[in-house]
Amino acid sequence: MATVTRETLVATLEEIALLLELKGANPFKTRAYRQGAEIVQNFDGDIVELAANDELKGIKGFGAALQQKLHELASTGQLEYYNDLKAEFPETLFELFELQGLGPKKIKALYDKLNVDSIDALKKACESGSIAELSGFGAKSVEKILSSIANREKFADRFRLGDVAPLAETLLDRLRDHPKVSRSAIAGSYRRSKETLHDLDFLVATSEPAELTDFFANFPEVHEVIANGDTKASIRLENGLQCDLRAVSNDHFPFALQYFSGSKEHNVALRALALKQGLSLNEYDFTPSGETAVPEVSEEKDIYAALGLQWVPPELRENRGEIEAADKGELPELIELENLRGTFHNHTIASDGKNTLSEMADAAREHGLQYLGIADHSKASFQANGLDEERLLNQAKEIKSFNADSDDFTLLAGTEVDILKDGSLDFSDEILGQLDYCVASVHNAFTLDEETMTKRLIRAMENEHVTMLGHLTGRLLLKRDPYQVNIEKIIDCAAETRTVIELNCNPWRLDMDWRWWHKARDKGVLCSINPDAHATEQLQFLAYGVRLARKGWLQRQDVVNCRPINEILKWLSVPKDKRS
DNA sequence: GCCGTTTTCGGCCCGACTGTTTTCAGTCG
Repeated sequence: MATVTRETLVATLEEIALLLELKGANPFKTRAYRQGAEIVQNFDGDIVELAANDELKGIKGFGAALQQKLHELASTGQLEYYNDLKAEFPETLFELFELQGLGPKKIKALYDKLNVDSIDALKKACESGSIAELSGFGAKSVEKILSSIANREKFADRFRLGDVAPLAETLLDRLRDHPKVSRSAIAGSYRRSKETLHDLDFLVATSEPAELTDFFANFPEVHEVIANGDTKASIRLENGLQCDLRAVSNDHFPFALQYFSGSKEHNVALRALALKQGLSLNEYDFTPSGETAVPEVSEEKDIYAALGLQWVPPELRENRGEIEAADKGELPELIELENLRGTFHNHTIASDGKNTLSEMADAAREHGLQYLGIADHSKASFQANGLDEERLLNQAKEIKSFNADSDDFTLLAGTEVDILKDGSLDFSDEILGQLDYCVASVHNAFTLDEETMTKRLIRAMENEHVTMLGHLTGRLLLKRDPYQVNIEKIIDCAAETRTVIELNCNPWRLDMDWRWWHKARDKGVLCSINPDAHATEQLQFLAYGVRLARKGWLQRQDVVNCRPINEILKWLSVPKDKRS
């Protein structure tokens, strides 16, 4: 039997939802499966084991039917109900759902009437003219379908946060500067600081909404206008990124901002809470259902206050306990970029960086930091010009002499030592003992199985010289999957051995993933927010790290590099197993 | 298919935009 993972469960439930839609099933039934997938995805714990042991009872959203199906799937690797459904449609039909403008109804019509069962077949049907004759379809439909097919071939579906942030801010500035705009914001997953995005959601408060949607639809970066109405427009930029604009009145702005910031799950929970209090909440207003007085709202925080909640920072709005915490007044005071005092994982020209020690130090000082840790690659990373023992110790000497001449800034002598295949390190304890600290990372043999990889990392963490673990899973967002490792066990081991876990801020990594930090923090694991900077300008990655740390519920006391230099030196001088 | 401090049955978010309609269905968020 193939290994059943969380992803298996999620994908199967989502596919069942699609299949049910194709069959024209009760839309609420479809939604139950889709929500089930969402619950599995976000579940805090080993959902696969619970399902295998038939212990899902009591989890909200899983009734008898979903419990049984998840149990069958997790325990046998097969699901009869799913297999039967799947047999009713050709495999390639699902590609069609990736096209913008095509949903279950149209796909079913194309399949039933024209036997269109793949994107290739769809393209041919468009070109032959048969689609335009189908009821519900016309010349414009054909044009749109062909454009969707072209877009799918040409553009990515998702984008990294760090790749879109500069453009996002540029477009926001342009909207903000429009004379008819009084308030503006980017909502959606960008505001929630998700590590990858599907689109950007812009929002403006204006008395002239149609003028703004036109303004937006005529941005010079526009590749195509997907829609342009009186209050809403959708464009695709030259780089393929879809951007939506909503133009609302100033009174509606706080509601629209709350609504379009999401997440969907957070909003569903919030609206349910509002209903209990006699208020219906939508993207424009509160509407009282009975005698309830309508609360005064001029800012987004007024909406939360009206429901008896603390204002929930957007990063936390994933329906992972934030509403309950806000209700009790127990939301964390999240870390801010200004709280950082230094950072540990950075490179110089000694290995594969672009700047010298002193250039990196100057740049860090300009960022308002008191200290910078230098952690160049070790010799096993020959592709990155890793340092051998002699070069490493020479660099440490150079750092010492830099510090002797500097009274307001400190460099720390470290290394990013390779964790070798068997979990041993690329430098001896004798060498590591001469450094201020050590980041240990995996840079090769990514394909070990989960158990072997987990043991490998644990062996490294058990070394007294390993201060912290670098980029835990090796993932490159939208490019390379994380390697197989049992993160739960790594967190437990980090807590036990007092090993810090890095939050690598490189926008391609953002690793360890934000979804684990809350749990790690609860177990007493410290985080280090590290830019993994290979050039001075990459110290700016710290901002992304802080955004993701906030998303992981971290406060300044959870992040070791919020501590000032004197505390850091003291902390490093204490034996690792005694550090707190 | 799920849920319940109004309900174990009857609800389940809904508004904007487009295209193909001649008053609305489908898609999207």
